[in-house]
Amino acid sequence: MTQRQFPKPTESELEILQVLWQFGPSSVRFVNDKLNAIREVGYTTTLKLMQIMVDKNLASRNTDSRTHIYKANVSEADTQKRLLQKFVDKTFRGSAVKLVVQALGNHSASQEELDEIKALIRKIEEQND
Amino acid sequence: MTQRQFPKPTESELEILQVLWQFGPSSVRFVNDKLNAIREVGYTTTLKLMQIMVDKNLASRNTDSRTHIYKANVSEADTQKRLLQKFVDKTFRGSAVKLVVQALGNHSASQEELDEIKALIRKIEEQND
DNA sequence: TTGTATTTACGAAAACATTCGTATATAATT
DNA sequence: AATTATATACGAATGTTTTCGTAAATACAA
Repeated sequence: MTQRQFPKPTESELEILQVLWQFGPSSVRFVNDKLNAIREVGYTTTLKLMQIMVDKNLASRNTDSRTHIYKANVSEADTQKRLLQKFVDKTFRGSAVKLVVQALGNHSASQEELDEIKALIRKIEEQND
Repeated sequence: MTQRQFPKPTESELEILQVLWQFGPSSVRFVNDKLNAIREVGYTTTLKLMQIMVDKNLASRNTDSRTHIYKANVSEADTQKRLLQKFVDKTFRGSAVKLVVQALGNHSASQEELDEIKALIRKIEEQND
């Protein structure tokens, strides 16, 4: 059930999706404030981007009150999956394992996280039998 | 020793870097042929991009002979590391483990690859002690 | 009511990335 | 030497993404 009806979000659109995923349906003001906690963005810039996202069907909005409330139309997991696929292809020539090795090597993982990965590997190995 | 003097390559530039990494210093003709094995690109388009890459210091070239030979100025591993860092931040809100889980879940890994990852995890666990 | 603040709508500029046509130079072929 | 093939240089067109100014509408406050 891959979502091919949704285009790939641009970088800025992804930033906005992160806010919508993390905090749920939000106003432009709220999203813009969150973005500005990280980097400076003008209010109308954020507004415009969110309107474009509605055009593209990446988001939808409730216009009942004057302050429109936007929500993501794409799920975080599905989007991550799609972007990851492309990223692996472009950057690691399709080798997901090379990416995993890089990721584990660079970032310090806690024991709990390592355990999580080990459990996942066991599960995959069972399936392979 | 992170390479901050090099800008982030664009998608097209990354495609070219892949060729230079995989086959070593190459002519525009060679790179263009490799790209065309995947998708149609005009010769002068590739030429222009490679000239831009020299401008940006992503590559350099030997102009001794008429056919210039280009080589990457950035290493594959360093570039992958930098792009991965950014990708994890933008797409997985910094959680490398979430990315690893997604990557292992989506792509089928062979037993050898799983063993490689397990070995890496053991190494990390040793360091953690 | 009158002014002030906040919001959306819209278009266009600015910034960035990609593509390619054309001119010119150099090498190879006949 | 003349023709053909191949290379670089360069600018400009095209496409995409991001940014923002301005106007109009709506709510709020004095």
